[in-house]
Amino acid sequence: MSHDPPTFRHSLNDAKADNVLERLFRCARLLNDEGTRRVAEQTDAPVLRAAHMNLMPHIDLEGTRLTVLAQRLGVTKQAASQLVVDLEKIGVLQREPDPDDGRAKRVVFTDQGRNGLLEGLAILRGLEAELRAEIGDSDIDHLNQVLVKILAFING
Amino acid sequence: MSHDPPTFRHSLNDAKADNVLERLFRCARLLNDEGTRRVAEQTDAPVLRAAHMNLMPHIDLEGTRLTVLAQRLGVTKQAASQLVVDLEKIGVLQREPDPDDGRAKRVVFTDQGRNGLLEGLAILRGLEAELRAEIGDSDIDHLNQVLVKILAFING
DNA sequence: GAAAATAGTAAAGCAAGCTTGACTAAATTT
DNA sequence: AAATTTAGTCAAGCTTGCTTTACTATTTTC
Repeated sequence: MSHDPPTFRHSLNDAKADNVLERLFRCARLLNDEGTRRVAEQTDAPVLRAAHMNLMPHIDLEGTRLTVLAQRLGVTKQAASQLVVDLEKIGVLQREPDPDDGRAKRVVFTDQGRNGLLEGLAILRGLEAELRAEIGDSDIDHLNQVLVKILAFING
Repeated sequence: MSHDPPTFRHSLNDAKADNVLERLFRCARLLNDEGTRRVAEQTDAPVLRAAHMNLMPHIDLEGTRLTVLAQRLGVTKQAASQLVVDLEKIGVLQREPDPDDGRAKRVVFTDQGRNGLLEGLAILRGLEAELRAEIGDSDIDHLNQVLVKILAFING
């Protein structure tokens, strides 16, 4: 299994969260479900699983060494390598030699991979647009501001 | 692996989400991490993994049949059963005969299990209290209202 | 009351997502 | 230039979280 940490989306019955955090978790989960559903629907992107998706945000634009990826993911080089191999096979990533170090390689997005990612983000923005149309700009903007504050608190 | 659906928390670099949904996902994830960290710290609860946690919110107060649990989880009875066995072993759940059907059993929380869950929720409320102290009641209340609207939209 | 459906259990198997251990090649240290 | 460290690969093995197949014990249907 993926050794995921436990997730805390519990009231005694899931359906009606009754405090802010549960509601936040539930909301994020449902929107994420909807987003990934749409991505899966539009792009007939194949075998991308959670582990692969988790890898991608750790790849910098200039490319990132495998060892660094592994560190960022908190797994061994071998584990990270396997994911990169998968993504390489379907043309999302490629490895190129690191000009600064003959032992090392840089993992970078292919154009196709980057475009796929941007497409996914566009779908996400589409979902946001629907939300704005339904809920109203002012509420969404306010939500955004509060989230910024919360993130600042968590990181600070 | 756990066959988790992919998760969509991507900008090209994870650290700075730049739209509401990404921010929402990131926020939920970080708060969930912190919540589970605290739960793990306080209660020396043992081997509870994500699969077990996911099971719990589907158990009704009157008890729930295994088949129903399996349906709600979208897995086979055997898969659900294994989780229940685990939770039974550590005293969180128990099976009792279903009075209405001699074949069936009802999966219910033990007192210990229910208390543990309530304790977890209390920790979550503690985290919310900290957030309120830091961010301010009005923002958190507003956040809550917007989340309610969003959930209504998703479900409606 | 015999036949079919349903609730649950038991056991084996499989893929995902890791790990550990053993290795090569290039870089760094001494 | 020899010794050590570092970047990455290869292969085998483990646990988790499922599945499929096979079974027993009740209940429902006819």
